[in-house]
Amino acid sequence: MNKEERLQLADLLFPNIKNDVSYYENLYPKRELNKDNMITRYGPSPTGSVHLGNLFSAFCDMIYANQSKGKFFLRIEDTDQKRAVEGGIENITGVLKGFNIIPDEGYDYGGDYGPYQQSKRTEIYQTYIKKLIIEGYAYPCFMTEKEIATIREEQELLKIKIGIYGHYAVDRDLSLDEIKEKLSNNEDYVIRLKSPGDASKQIEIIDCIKGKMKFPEHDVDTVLLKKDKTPTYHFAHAIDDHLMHTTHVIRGDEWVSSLPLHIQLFEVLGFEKLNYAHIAPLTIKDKETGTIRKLSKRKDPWAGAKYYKEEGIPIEALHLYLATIANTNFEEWYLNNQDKKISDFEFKFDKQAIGGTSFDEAKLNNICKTYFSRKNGEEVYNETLEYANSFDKDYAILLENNKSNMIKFLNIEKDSARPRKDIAKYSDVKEEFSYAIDELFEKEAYSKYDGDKKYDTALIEEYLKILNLDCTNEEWFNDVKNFAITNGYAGSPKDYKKEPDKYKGHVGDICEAIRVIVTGRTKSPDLFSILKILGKERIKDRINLYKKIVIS
RNA sequence: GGCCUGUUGGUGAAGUGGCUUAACACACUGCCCUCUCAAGGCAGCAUUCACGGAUUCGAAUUCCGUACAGGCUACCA
Repeated sequence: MNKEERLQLADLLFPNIKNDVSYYENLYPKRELNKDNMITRYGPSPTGSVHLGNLFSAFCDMIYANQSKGKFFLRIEDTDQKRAVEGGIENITGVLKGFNIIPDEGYDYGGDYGPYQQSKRTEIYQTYIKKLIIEGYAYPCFMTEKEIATIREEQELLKIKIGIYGHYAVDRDLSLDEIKEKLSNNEDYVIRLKSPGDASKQIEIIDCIKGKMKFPEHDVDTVLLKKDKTPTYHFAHAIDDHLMHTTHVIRGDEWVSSLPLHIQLFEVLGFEKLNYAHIAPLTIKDKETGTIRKLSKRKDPWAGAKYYKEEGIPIEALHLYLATIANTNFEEWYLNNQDKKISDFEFKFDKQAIGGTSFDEAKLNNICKTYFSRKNGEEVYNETLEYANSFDKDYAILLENNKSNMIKFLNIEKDSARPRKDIAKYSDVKEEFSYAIDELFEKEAYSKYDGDKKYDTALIEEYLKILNLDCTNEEWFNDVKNFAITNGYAGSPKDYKKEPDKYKGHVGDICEAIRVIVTGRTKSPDLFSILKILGKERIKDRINLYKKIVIS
């Protein structure tokens, strides 16, 4: 076909497209940037619930754009209607907001390079396809599924590369008349790339994260426009990221093998090349098989974004975890710069993991605990209340009714240089501080106690008489010691160990009795602080409760 | 089958030819502190970097081969 015929063909195929490519080139002018500004994008498909890996990828887009004072935009990649899920787009935007990953522009956020939804860009794609047809880089292909399957079988048998290329691309050189005839027969067709590549040649591609990679040149006539005239991922990527002026394509590493195709598309379309950064997948060691595999929403609860909200994992803590897996040196930096923010750290692509990154629940847990340990009682209270309002309404009511006391409990040992680390998520607060709220404590009814002792309530009632809450921790403990000694207990565990036969027990045993009666468990934060907040009356109530439930 | 990529301890990993008797963190174990727990302090935790070979005075670091793992090989993204 000569140029004249190709022009005719293009008009025949896309009579609806009147604009020239230059129309869009002018409509979406280059962004005004300096050379450091990174334009990144997150391009989710609305096909279901959001995976942690998606969140991670969006998180990376955000940090690199923010730290370079560039832009991070959101583009909905919904070219496949078959896989679309109802409410899928709202789900994505909701999850991003919920996790505080906020794009600068894009779907729902506005911007000059829209529409930011691929299903609304059909004309744009067709305009560029028309250009490719005219220039001889694309052609209609009328092969049926069956024909393609047959070729595939043959290629599998011959153990050669699978696909439509070389002599398998039978419609590559159809004449205009042949095409016209098929068209008049209403035969279905797709538009394929007429690949100019030569697979015997090697190309070298530099990925920001993976470094140098060598590939054979791309020579497959990949589908660019599907039967329904919508673009495939590859074509949409080339057009959109060019027109939206993305500078860095940050995406999952399942795309690296498409790199030769993408590079070729940019060449054929005459687009300026951009940078790619392929991030390693989130993996986990399968407990059953012992092999490493990708995090799976079906098998691993923490693979789904939802999980973090439902469990009550603080978003900031999750961000901290994502940052530690994004850049391997972040963790150490943060350890030495505890007062700084994530955005103060300089993320670099070459500090990003190349192979798979194993999801480490224990580490996330530790980060969460540290997060909570650094928040004061009021902050923990407010955040927990917010969580409970969404996921545990009954508890939210209890929290509101016990606000001042609850904050006091949450503040225990907070002013020390070594704050406690016993909470890892909002849902832990209810469990850990059940003794703070009478209704909850009564309902719990000493079920958290795991020993088999029955404590001497008469002794503790006796103790209550001498209990003075208006003193320092030290003075209080001296009182307990004296009380222990006058009742035949040793004043310290050391004394007891020396002559165990001489005593009924030691101060620790007295404290244990008080602790269990008052908190329902053998382990708790500072006992005196708890007693002080509770006050004598409630302590008395608890002794009675203990008698009623455990003794009788 | 073809094409890519990866493989350092229980985990995340540092490491880019001698400064590594392999950093740091998490986890785990022991001890100390101590009214319990948490926190904290101290100590322990890979004689070795998947395996085999090559280059080199010298390799976790370079090269080749093998094994294993992951990805792609769709008119899905």
